Amino acid sequence: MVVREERADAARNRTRVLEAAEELFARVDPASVTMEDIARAAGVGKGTLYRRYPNRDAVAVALLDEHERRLQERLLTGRPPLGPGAPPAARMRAFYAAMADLLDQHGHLALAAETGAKRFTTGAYGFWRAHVGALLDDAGLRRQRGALVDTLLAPLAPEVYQYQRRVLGISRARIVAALELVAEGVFARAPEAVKKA
Amino acid sequence: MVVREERADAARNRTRVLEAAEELFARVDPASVTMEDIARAAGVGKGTLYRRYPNRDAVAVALLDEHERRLQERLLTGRPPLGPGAPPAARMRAFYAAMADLLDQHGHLALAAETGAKRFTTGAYGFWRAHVGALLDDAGLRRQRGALVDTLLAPLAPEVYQYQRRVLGISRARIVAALELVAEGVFARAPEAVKKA
DNA sequence: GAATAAGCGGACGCGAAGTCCGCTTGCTGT
DNA sequence: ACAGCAAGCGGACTTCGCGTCCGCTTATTC
Repeated sequence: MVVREERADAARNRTRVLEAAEELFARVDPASVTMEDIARAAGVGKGTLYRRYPNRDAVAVALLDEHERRLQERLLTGRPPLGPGAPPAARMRAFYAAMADLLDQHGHLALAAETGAKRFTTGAYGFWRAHVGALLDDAGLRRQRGALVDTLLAPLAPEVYQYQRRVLGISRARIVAALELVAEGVFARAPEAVKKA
Repeated sequence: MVVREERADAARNRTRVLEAAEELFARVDPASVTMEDIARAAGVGKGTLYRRYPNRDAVAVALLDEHERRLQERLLTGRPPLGPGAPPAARMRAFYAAMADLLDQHGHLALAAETGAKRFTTGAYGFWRAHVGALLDDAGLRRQRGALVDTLLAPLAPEVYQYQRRVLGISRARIVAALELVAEGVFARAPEAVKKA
């Protein structure tokens, strides 16, 4: 074959690294995990680890990617209210709930991959941005579309969600309820949201 | 005197450090500034710097503190709509506008002091939390008070604001307009906001 | 102007990042 | 089967920032 496949030992090491990293991020503070930690836990050398992943964030992104893709799929082609078909306000509420699920289940990965300003460059932020922007358009909320998108996405920052859950001890349900209240409030101000159908 | 005053050389070095740090944070990427950089720029040794500030964040916090205190004063005893007297929705809008001012003028310090999860422990987050909580109480929005506070504060994270301003190029006015739209939307859902006067 | 201790500052140890290169090993063609 | 090859491996090494430690300096007091 012209295009070389991945060598067997390389594939074995890839899964070793990902499994070890997933376990590490879940067990200890994700921010304190070093590349050496991951290499040691995976039983590979540092050079091997760096060959595929330039830094710790990239490892976490690789792990998170799969889960984020699945949600993206549901947003694009899934059933309402998450997928197309429902009114924008309802879709926004469903999106918030789904993101809260993601953060609940994979918060340790999100903290390792998308903390601080990295959130905007790394990972799926662009996709979430486009999705919420489209919902605002559907609702006729053109006026502050640009800034409003990021404002609505801000509470989904991993550190905000984890602070509410872990430090303040607020339940997932209550956080979602607060997010939905914001969604309702904003989308209720749409001039002609009812014009839809 | 029993209580020793600060020695003259110590006072001199304190101002040297603060002035040099302010200039550094403004000129280069705040995240890349090291303690050695600050010490060198201030013309003092590392030991001297560490004597007063345990890390880079503490230096930025010291610089930011003064500005934040001034805003806190205005929130507590200033004139409406920022201070007491105006309806909670109006006060919330004024608070958003004032925080946007703060982030516009001292964003470089905020980025150095309150990035990521540090935002919740360092600095004035507790104060902002109490203030917004009180506004929600005034508006009769008791239901999701706990989670709603952090949700409403999330878009004021320094990295979010800077992303909107610098990367997306959105004007301060447009960001404030989006924030105000959120404030209006949420406070309009108050069951008995009118009961106030 | 001597005594005192607060303050100074740079050398140093530590640990993580990231690179480099000689060795190993899986794969291919004969 | 096995020889040749390059993809892949891994750990030693360099660099860099953090934070500490301790002998020296100097402001202050009497």
